[in-house]
Parts: sequence; C-alpha cells; structure tokens
Amino acid sequence: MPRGRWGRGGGLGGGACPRRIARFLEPCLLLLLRGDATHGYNLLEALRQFGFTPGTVDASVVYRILREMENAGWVSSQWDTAGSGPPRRVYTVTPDGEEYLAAWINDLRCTRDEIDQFIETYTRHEAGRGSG
Amino acid sequence: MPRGRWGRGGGLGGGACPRRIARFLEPCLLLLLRGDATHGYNLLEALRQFGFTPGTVDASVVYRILREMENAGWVSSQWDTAGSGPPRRVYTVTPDGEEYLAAWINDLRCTRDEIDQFIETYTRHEAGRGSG
DNA sequence: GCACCATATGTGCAAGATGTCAATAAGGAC
DNA sequence: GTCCTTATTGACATCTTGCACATATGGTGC
Repeated sequence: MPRGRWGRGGGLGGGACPRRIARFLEPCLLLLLRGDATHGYNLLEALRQFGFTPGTVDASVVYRILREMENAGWVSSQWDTAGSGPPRRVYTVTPDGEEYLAAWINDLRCTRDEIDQFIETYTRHEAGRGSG
Repeated sequence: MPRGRWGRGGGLGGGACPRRIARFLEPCLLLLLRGDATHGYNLLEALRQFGFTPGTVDASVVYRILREMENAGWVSSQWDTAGSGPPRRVYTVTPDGEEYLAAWINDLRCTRDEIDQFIETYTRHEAGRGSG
C-alpha cells in the first residue's frame, strides 16, 4: 500500500474525488482563519467544509502547514492559555497572508480554466472519434 | 525564497499560471498520444498546447512518465529505426490507457468543481467584508 | 497522588513525486 | 575526427506528504 501523496489506491477510478491540487490545504486554512482566528485542532474539523472528511487530514499535517505559513509571514500566532486544557496557539491572517490568499485565488482561477480547456479538447476528440 | 516546486518565486502573483495539478503531465501525454502515436522528444513540443511553454518541462520528466505509464499498461511502445538520427520509441495508448484517461477526465471535472466552490466561498467572504 | 482520558501541539522518519544534470548513442555537416 | 542536432536514459537532490509517536495540560474516579 503506497503511503504516497496522491493515493493511487483510492483515487482514480475509485469513486470519491481525490484532491489533485498541490498544497491545497494552504489556501483552505488561510480562508478559514480569515473568517475566524482559531487554533489548529479546531481547524481540523472546520476543514470538512472544503471536502476534507475527518480522517482525511492528519493533525500533524495541519500544524506543520500552520508553522510554515507563520514562518513565511502569512499568519501570526498567539498562545491562548485561557480555558481548560493545554494552551492553544491561535492563528491570525496577516496582510501578507491576505495578499498570498488573493494570489492563490488567481492561481486557482487559472488552473480551473486550464482544466476546462483540457476537458474540452478531450471532448472534441471524443466527438471526432464517434463520427470517424 | 520559499520552498517548493510549485514556484512560489515566479508563480503566485508573478503572472504566468503555475501548474497546480498533481501529475497533470500524465493525462496531457495520454491525450496527445491518442491523437497521434509518437515519441517522447516530439511530445515535448506538442505539450505547448496545454500551456507547457518550452523549457518548463525537462525531457527526462516526459520520458520518465512515459516509461511509468508503459509499466502500468496505459501505453505501449515500439522502436522506430526508420529515418535518420537515433532510434525513436513510439508510444501508443492502450485500451487500459483510454480508460485511465477517462477516469482522469472525471477527476478533473471534480477538481474543477471544488476549485469553483472554493473561489465562491472566498468571493462571498470578500463581499461580506466590503459591507462590514 | 495516580491512572486514565480528551484536548492540543509538536518531532522524526519513510516513501512517493518532481526537478536538474549528466551520460549515451546515431546520423549529418565540415 | 570533431561538433551539432536528435533522442533516450540514468542518477541524484529536493520537496511534499502520510504516519507513528512523543509531549503537555487539565478533568475525573479512586
């Protein structure tokens, strides 16, 4: 069983749609944080709205990306020691992060257009075969 | 200069659209080969029609994927020694390859829808900010 | 206090994916 | 023979990701 990234096992031909976008968690977390500054553990559940069903994403992966993004200056964090349980690191999106997210959106629009173009080419091809 | 081969330097915010779809070369080569059985070196140029500008893709990458796909049974190859220059390995799409390409198309449709959904969420968010 | 559990974060490694560079090989021009 | 173009292949480095496990705080039952 390949532990690899793009899950050859459950993906193509499987049924559920595999996540084919590289580093997609980044913009998802950014968008989530923009809506509501919160901590990693909480984001794990919130990711469901982007199709990341529970168990799909490992907590450590989320924490890792959060740290990386803080390192890059796209988010900043503060320890929240109020409330019970261990302290939580609460993240906020920085202005640089906003810009980065906007650039991501741009990229995604572009990627979507390319996909559309590819599918169209495929479809035209199919039609050509049908009549030939 | 951030890590990553997804061109943080030249991609996001840069201008040209970076390729964010994992293993996108696979379906591109398959679609190209379906139209016209040919060899790797030739495919390098043909990839331009999918946005892979010359220099974007290294030849070895194309050859590698071709070999992998042959290994998987999606294409088959034959040496072509006619003509001048070194022999060329000409690839043809197999029935399994056709099926695989169809599955890819399905995946891509799904991926596109997810991108659309993400962008829409972002846009709604933006609108909400504008008025508040 | 201690075992145990839920919450919350972090570390390290293995394996897959991709980029880059160099090696090889055949034929043509000079 | 040397150099250039075409064409394919191999090796290595780096990046990305999944997974197992370690750590820490507070609550509950005893």
